[in-house]
Amino acid sequence: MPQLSSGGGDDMGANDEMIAFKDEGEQEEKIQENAFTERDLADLKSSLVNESEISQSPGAAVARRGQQPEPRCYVEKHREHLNGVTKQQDGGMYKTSYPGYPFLMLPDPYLQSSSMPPSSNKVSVVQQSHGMHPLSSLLPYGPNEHFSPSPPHLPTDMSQKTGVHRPQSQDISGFYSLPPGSVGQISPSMGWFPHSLMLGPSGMHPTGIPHPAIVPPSAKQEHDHYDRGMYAKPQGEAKREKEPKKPVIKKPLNAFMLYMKEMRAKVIAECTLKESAAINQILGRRWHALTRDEQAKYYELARKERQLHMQLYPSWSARDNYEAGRSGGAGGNTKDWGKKKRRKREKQQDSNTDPGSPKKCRARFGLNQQTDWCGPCRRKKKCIRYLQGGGCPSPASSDGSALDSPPPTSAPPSPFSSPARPRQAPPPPPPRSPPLPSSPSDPAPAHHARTELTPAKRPRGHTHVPHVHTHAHGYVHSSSSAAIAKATGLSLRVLTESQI
DNA sequence: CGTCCTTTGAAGCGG
DNA sequence: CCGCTTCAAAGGACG
Repeated sequence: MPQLSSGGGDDMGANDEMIAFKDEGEQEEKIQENAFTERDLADLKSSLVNESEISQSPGAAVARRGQQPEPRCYVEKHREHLNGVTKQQDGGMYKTSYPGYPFLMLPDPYLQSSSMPPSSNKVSVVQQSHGMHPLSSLLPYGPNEHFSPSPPHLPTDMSQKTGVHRPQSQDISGFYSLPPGSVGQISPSMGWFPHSLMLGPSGMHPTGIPHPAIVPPSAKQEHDHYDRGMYAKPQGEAKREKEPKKPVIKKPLNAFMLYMKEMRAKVIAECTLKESAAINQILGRRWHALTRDEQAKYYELARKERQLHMQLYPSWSARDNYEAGRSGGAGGNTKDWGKKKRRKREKQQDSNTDPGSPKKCRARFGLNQQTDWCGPCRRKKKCIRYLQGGGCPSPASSDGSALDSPPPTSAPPSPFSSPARPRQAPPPPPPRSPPLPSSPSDPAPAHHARTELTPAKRPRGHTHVPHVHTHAHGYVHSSSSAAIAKATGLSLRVLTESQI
């Protein structure tokens, strides 16, 4: 995680942040919701606890809260969302056309069994959408839906709104453009898809609908958000579609990315900021301000997304995209889709030879089940399981149930265990379940270093973010700094000081 | 027009 | 096993 190794000092920022948040205006609106929220939250927590920390100390989550000053505002805010969702379940969640994110729900056993107890409808990541949030779209598990393989009303809503009927598994396969062969792996149950979005405007046929993650090579990825276009190439690029090149499959979004997608609009609205960099800083802070439970929701969504992605593109590897960027001629006119910003340093490009060398074990089994991982995965190398013919263990049994999700007991949803929040929350002594699994957090540390480097690394001359201590205070001293401060809850005073 | 910036997390590679 | 790098989204800003 973000936690800085030694940056403990920065961590303090967490507290600051929280406090700061309180000050700022956002809370006003939320206040009214307080009453509600407390209760909700409690429920939420309990449900989460049940699901994920079942054998664990139930109080863990609570404990965390207690220790850490809670970023009330945010929390409340979220609750607000939650409430909203529950309130308007029928309409709210699906009503808006989400930009995209055609998320499918995996019938993950884990999820089904543990993730949302029927009674805990509060946990929904989905937030209301005033505008739209992508997330909601992916939430298969709506507040009330709880991931049932075939939620009774969900489809209904969808169909009403979108006029689309619940997609069948085939649709999905079509939608995702599964590789021949891989289709079979998808379990039938996966078939429902909460989303209509994709069907949307473009009116693509079921079969023609691309997975959001797929981007045509020619499309400019950066601007084509897969989101709006649904991960896939957007709108009008139909022409480009015809290009023979195989579509680029994008990485599944991680928890934070999902969160960003969801909250971005909100932040923009509140702060009137437009720069993504600034917005992202705010979002990063807010992210840290979220409670574990709240983050857990996103982690879980991310996990599902990964699973789905994995099922859909078993042979895909994140590495594929690395190459995509550089193989084409890094940056040249081969803009194709992805070259994205090439970081200097071209090292290995040779790797392009291995088309399919997915990781998988980690995602599939989770950290707590490393014993199931293949050797290379344990060493953080490419997964050989898939290479070997897909014998992935449980992969795609047709039910899907087998898929990764370890039973609740063993495979707690990743998030919880997360180490994830080392950064700000020292407080939250992660009560997590012992074995925790695929926690989101494991990998984390890496970017600390990176973060630090960042400022130094490309001082691009312009004003932007001189040196951002992202954590606690440093803020961008750009025109938007005030807005950021506001958004994040920092007072100008603080801001000023830090900038100095 | 292309890339940077900025965030966290996931994945992968090299040492 | 650890550290580092890249990519994912996004959209204004910069060169």
